[in-house]
Amino acid sequence: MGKKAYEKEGAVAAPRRIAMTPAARRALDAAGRLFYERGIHAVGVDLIAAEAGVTKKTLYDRFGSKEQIVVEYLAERDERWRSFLAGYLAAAAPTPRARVLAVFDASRDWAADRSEKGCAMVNAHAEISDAAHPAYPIITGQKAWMLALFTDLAREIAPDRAEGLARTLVLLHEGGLVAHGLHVFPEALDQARDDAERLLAGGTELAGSGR
Amino acid sequence: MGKKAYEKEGAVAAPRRIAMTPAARRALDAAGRLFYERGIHAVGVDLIAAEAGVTKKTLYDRFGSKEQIVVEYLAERDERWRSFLAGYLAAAAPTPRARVLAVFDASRDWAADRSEKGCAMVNAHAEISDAAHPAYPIITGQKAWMLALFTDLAREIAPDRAEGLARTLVLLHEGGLVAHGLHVFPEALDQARDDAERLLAGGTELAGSGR
DNA sequence: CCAGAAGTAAACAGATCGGTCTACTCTCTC
DNA sequence: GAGAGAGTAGACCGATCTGTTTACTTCTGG
Repeated sequence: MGKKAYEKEGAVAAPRRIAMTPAARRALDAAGRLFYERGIHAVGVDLIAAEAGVTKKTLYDRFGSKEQIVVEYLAERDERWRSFLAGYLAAAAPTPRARVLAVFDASRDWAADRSEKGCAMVNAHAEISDAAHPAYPIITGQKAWMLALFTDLAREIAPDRAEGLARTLVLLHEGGLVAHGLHVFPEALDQARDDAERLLAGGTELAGSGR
Repeated sequence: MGKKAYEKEGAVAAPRRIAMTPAARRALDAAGRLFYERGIHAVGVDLIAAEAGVTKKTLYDRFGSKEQIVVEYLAERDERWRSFLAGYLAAAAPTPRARVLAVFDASRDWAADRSEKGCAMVNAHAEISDAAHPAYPIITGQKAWMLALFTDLAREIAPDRAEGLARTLVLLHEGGLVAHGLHVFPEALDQARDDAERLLAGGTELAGSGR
């Protein structure tokens, strides 16, 4: 059996296409914040430059196009999430159940201060129609990777029904992110974590203690 | 006790602000399709006019602004979803369990040919940052209404843990829509429905038969 | 028969979009 | 000390954006 998904190396394709000079760093930070908060199409390159304290020429010298800034934004966010998650997985008890719950813990903490508007990949997908867009594989890649991660963990818990278990975990996880981002109810990711815990406990009823 | 959420009258505020002349109808249909497929900010009024076979003057005579077209698009989609869902609820066996599953059935059928890119409200939310935007209450209103619907049904199933049960159902439902829209795995809403079924069956393990 | 509503066709306006370009400065490093 | 790389400042380009306007047509109800 090969490596686990979460042990494999990070994101999609090339590690870093852009020379991250200080100005490029500030620009990408500003772009990321603006893209996430206001949406990709709603943010112009002039605004990014102004917010970053950088000229448009520098922007285009470093990134070449707005599309490339978008790609870097999503690729970097993807990398950071995987790295953030890896820390939680490493710190968790070495049982598959604890590791599954560590994913939900990571999401809760990540969402609390970096994902107030829901999943950046889901939100970007809403604005990117063309499957040929260079950012597309980053978006779908992260979701596929999360499913693979849950599947690996589920296989250690119940090999005979790993796929179904993993898919249920994906539903709870994505549902938690949406409910969090749209403020459907408070602490949605705690709810998702508790549901996952009851799910893994098995036998007992799933939605036991009304949170 | 008052009426059930799904028995209450439809959407938010005024029933219809716009005189739906034939040209306005074509325009709103075209706008809805384009907004959903390509994103709101990516679609200009010239494109809407061209696709609808309508002049820009007519667009502005009827709707007054692009923002208002967006509002009408979301309000109408919300109304149609609630009406679509009401049909499934009316056709379902009069037990709360059957009604919950009817919601997932409705979502599966709705998503199959009208929601290939996920929930329109979630996608619109990704593009609308300002909570003061007139479309905002439509988006959050639909999510709150769905939670209320699940809560009403959950109360008939298990009054002592209705809130937790309803929230779990929301997670599965929203998760199913996201997984469907991003093609995380096939037939995500069937998975969500089956998970809901196992959840309502209680006692047994949730992710039993790996779908 | 005619008034008004609904529509077409197309030019127009000002702002903003993504992107380019020139000219100059600063700071390293060989 | 010369050249290269990274940066600022800001003008500029054509395209596109939302929105407006003028002039004319077509249909319908009293």
